[in-house]
Amino acid sequence: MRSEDETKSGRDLRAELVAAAVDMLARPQPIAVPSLRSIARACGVAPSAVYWHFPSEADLRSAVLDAEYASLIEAVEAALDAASDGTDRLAVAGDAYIAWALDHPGAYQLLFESADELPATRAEHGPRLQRRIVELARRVDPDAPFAAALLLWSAWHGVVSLRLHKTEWDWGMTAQEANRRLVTVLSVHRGGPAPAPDNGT
Amino acid sequence: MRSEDETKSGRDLRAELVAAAVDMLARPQPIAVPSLRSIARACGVAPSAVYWHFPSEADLRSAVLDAEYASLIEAVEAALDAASDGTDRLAVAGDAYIAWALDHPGAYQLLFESADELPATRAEHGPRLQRRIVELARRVDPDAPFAAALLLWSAWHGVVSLRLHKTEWDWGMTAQEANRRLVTVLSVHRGGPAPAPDNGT
DNA sequence: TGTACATCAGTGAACGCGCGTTCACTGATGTAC
DNA sequence: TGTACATCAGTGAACGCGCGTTCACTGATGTAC
Repeated sequence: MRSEDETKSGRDLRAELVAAAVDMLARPQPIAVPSLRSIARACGVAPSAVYWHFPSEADLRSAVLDAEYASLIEAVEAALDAASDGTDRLAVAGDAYIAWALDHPGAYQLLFESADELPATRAEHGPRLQRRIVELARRVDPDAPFAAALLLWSAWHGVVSLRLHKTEWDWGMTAQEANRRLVTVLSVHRGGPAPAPDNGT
Repeated sequence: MRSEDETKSGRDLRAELVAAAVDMLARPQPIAVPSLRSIARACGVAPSAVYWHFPSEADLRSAVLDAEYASLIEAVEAALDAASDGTDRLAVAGDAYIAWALDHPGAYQLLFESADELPATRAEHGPRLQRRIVELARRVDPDAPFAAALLLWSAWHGVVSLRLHKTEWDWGMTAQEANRRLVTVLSVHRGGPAPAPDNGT
């Protein structure tokens, strides 16, 4: 007889262990980030050498976050700068955002999928990033409603995030095609849910 | 004079360290999961006791993943079962999915935001989950095109995932309102991008 | 031009910690006869 | 009903590992005079 029915002995530690883990997962978790020692190793340098440049591992992590953040913003702005006048600026921004994310999986997770509580030094990052995203949206369309822009951004994030983590899945369309459909359908230009169907391709 | 210009001494270890970390973040990272020892501690039990129930920490993690996965599927199916006939089944499923995710942040990350390479034991999870998602989509609408269902799911994921990690942001609408707009606009019932505007609220 | 000294940017050993895993053990429970 | 023994489900000490951080040190470079 297996231990499938534990009613006689009372305790079912197996179930308790799983339940305890589930309990702990009620709170968001940080992503596992490269360690200070592994980074020093990659530079061929003693771990203690890091402390000449950063007061602590948290500050190094903060600098990395800064760099990734700047890289993403720059990628999107460069794409917008390079876009010719006729093109749909929203689609261009989406493509650039999506391409950067798919090219920098760990970085994208660090920016948008990590529960890291930011210490004082880098507390500015969150608001600064949101401000920048909104600036981007306004640059695309100065009259874009705030909430509509964030919803479109959420959808971009969803497309990118799922594809990063479920790489083996068949998605039925490319990320760029998904972007095109989202841009067409999630109108940033007016608050209402329905886009104008009369310019319909 | 500060160390701002390092050209004279050649090496700029600070920049090298950041670059090395950025390099490492080119690959997706796993989320930091509760440790075997912390789970045992939560159950008031010695770490070694876990090994009576799971061959290794990876198998415990796999069981936790199973439990969370089942919990999510059950939540969505229960919501669909409870829905009265007149309601939009797609909106109901979306609401349930979103509500579960917001209620189980760490679990949601584990399921959809972790780079964990699955060992043989739990290699089934990925495909099984996708199959189940598609089943859900078909249950909502048997004729739903595969790619359209996945795009809607991606958008749900985006709404939920961003809200989990940027909790302090002002989103301009609730997650449920976002769901309503996405369902209205991302038609699962036909392949085309434009929904029918004539049944408008 | 040469010597004395401060500074800068590193090394390397050591610390205490939590981790997953192992192993010999223990003690309660169940069964045989 | 009582004893002998196997099994089951745990303990607790120990292992080696990687981690962030500290500290005394070193050696090259730059400057004063």
